[in-house]
Amino acid sequence: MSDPRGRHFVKEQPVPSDSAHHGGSFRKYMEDKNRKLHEQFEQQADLAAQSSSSSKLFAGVRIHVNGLTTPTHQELKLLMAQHGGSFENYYYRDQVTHIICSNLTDQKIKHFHKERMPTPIIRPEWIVDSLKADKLLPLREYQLWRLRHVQQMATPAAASQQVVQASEGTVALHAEMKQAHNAQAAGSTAAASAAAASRAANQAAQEVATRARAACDVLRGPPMTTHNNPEFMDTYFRSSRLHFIGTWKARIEALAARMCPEAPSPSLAHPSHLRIGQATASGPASGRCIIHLDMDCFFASVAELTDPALKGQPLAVSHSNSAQGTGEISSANYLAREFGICAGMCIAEGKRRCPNLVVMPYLFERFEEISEQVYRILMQNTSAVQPVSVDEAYLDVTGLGDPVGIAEAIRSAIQQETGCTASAGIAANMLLARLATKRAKPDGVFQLLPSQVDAHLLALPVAELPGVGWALQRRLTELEIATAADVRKKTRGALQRELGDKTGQALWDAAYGLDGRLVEAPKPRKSIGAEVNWGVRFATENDAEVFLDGIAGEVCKRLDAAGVRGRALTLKLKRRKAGAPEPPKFMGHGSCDNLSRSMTLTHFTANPGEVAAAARTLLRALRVPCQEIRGIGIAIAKLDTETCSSSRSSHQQQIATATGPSRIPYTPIVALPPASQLDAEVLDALPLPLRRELERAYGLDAQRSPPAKVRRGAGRSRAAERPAKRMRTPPLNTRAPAEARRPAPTPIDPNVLAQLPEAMQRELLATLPSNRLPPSHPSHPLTTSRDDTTVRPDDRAAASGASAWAPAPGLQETRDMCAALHAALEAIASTAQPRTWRKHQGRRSTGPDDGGVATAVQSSVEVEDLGMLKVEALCELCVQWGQGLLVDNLESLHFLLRRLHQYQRTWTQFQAHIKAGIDQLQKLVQAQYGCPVLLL
DNA sequence: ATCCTCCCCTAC
DNA sequence: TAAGGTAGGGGAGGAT
Ligand SMILES: Nc1ccn([C@H]2C[C@H](O)[C@@H](COP(=O)(O)OP(=O)(O)OP(=O)(O)O)O2)c(=O)n1
Ligand SMILES: [Mg+2]
Ligand SMILES: [Mg+2]
Repeated sequence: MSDPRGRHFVKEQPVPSDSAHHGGSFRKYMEDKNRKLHEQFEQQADLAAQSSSSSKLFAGVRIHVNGLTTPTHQELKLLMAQHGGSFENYYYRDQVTHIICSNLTDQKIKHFHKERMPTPIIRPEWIVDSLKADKLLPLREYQLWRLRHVQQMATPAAASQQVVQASEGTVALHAEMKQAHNAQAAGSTAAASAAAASRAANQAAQEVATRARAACDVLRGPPMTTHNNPEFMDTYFRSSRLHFIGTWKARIEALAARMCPEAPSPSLAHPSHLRIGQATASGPASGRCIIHLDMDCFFASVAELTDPALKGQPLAVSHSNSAQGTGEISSANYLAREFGICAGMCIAEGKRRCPNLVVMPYLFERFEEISEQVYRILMQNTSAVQPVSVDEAYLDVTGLGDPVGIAEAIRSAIQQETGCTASAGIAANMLLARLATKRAKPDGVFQLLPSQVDAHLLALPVAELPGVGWALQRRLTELEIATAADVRKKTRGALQRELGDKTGQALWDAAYGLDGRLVEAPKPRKSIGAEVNWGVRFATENDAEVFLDGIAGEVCKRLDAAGVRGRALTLKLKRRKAGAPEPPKFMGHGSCDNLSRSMTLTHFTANPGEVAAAARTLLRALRVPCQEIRGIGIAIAKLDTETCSSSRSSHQQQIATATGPSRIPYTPIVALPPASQLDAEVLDALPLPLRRELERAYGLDAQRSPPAKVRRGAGRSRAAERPAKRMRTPPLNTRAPAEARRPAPTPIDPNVLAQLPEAMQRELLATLPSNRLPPSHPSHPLTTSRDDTTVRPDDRAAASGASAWAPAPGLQETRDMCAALHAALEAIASTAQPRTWRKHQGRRSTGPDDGGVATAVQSSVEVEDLGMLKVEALCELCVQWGQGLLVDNLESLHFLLRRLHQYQRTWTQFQAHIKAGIDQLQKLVQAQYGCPVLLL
């Protein structure tokens, strides 16, 4: 029952059989339990059906009730049964449409809403009121919480205190607010006048905020940004707070370079120790003195500086100020937090909790300036500064004197120079310092002395430990691990078995307060990327590709700025989950599957044309209908992190001249050595990783193939979105009609065809699309797949009929063609075992029916030669096939070439012939696209 | 064993 | 209206 993996299966309707060996018992338990519950439900439904009050009002609604509610759990269940809805006793996030809940503790919030697409948490009144109104009322008024990025409470005590009686609605909130504002007011008249003053002060603050937002609006152009607006990406990034904090590190690097080198350095306690990652008491990280410093409610504090009228008001930073807005709150000041407001909450919820909330816009320049000031101060105090984020850093002050004194001096300087407060945690390692900062906030210092460490840790909920987010917390809950003390009850090995090697180790270390990391300057980035997952709605494939080009340009700009190039490219895509509705969050991505595909290029690049072209290839390979795309991005890795100051300028030119989409071939990896010039033996001698990498570089999706297994750690199977089975030894086509056998005049060289054994002819003809059959040839209905294992289960375009992305014409046929070729080669190889291999180097099947074939026939007395002749003929067929694909179906062409290449290596005795075919095709590709397809 | 890809998770 | 980015760590499972 306690198997944590079991939960991964509860939402998978068809459970693959191979999952039975793990998680089985838990799953079975859940299934039984739920079956019972549903039987119970059915009975109630039957009862309800007999009563007069039944309806279908809640059809499609599936609720899960959490905690005590009015009406009760049981009553709600009955109401659901009576009115067409359904009820889950357990929370399955894929199935439950509404969580019903009256009281929200932060623990609950955390429990439910570290999800990617949270299920709305609704007060039970929604059900009652909807029934009264006899229609489903909008959730908005009843929503408790709907967002991610939940702020953790500073201490366990605070967490348990922080209970919001949400069902009392704004009445309770007004009461709280009064309490906060009029704490000292004693008599009733005094209270009344204090309340009036408070209202006036808030009014003034609201006006200031309104002006600030208006000033900020100047930035936004009148065209409401959506796709096809070429400005969209830039506008979006300029407005995105996550972009701002996400790109901040790249910006600070430059700052660090031009900053004061004359700072005291911490003493090296154990300079001889060079081991890293050792969490032992004697490691290099032991005996250190670390300060972790973090600005208090950073964005909110900075915004608050704008005007003195904002002081003392509950304030949040967000784009939206509407009482029904779905915009997220980025940061809330500590006064606002008293109302339960925190980062990640949507503005509507914030306003509901605190109607007087003052909402300030993002002041990115100010954030940046103040961050820079703060870092200046930090770097004057110690040379060992490790930036964490725009408002946060670690300092190593070992041997530099009283750490509390240093921390206070820094805090005081920050306060003085910026007007914002910071808090600092002090401890012997980074982990503990960070935990101490939480205790210190707001505007304080907290030193976690070694003697206090255990006491501090033991009661700490695991979610407070860095690295424990929503997912891990859930897994731990299932292991009945709630606190660090619980973690300590497990052995390290047990945790590693349950959670993985590193994760288990890290959790175990954290529970004991161990952390071997050293305060270090940031290392150069290992990847550089850009993505947009908001406002992404495409009407045409071309729109998507044009937008992707824009992202490619952006990524290259960043590569350039970093002075690096890269040779691995990953395309990231968000695809709307099947059936997912338009999300409540305006222009949000809603519920999505995340897909990615990567390729390794042969050379380093920061060229927008190349990046865009490769990205387009991957986009096509992912085969997501453009209407389903909700987010898209490119990341470049395998960075060239050396000199590379050369060739930078030439690149600038290329940005300017990067052409429109239609001019970019889909696989324009230029400057590749043509495969025809490569010596196969040399290539065979290449290190396998390199060879494989090169192969993959052009490997399209077609032959990749995870098995249809459910991944242990993943919520769902990847097999659901990709072909189920690898076509290794392809099945022979056994359904060719007898007539297909007849050789006939055909676009395919009939002489070549005639050379083939009858069975082979049948195979090949059966796989030809009708337009390649001889004119008189009856068309074959079987060119579509009969091999179920190669049918893409996610060919949603085909399945749903919403088909802008119909399956690439000819890909399946090309697969079948290769399958037949494979079978033929295998057959030939088995009958014609070459004893003494005679090279046919000079021979090329350059023309449809040149003398080569006849000559070969004449002179062929040896078995091998006969085999070679057949192979030659097959290769010729392949070239013709490839020609047909050349113009309009590069993906299939790639597939073909890759296969040919693969066969060339599989049957070295056919190498020369197959290579000749490949060369011929490559020449044609070269002629049309300026570069060959990369093989190998 | 070790690498690689395609994820997921976490933090700000 | 609203701007759900970015980078690294790590795990599973296949390929080599
Ligand atoms: N979900 C989040 C978390 C943070 N931020 C931004 C706004 C914050 O001001 C800044 C710093 O993040 P912190 O986690 O340090 O949060 P605060 O500084 O706002 O509050 P605290 O006093 O708890 O540090 O990053 C954000 O936009 N969205
Ligand atoms: Mg902060
Ligand atoms: Mg911070």
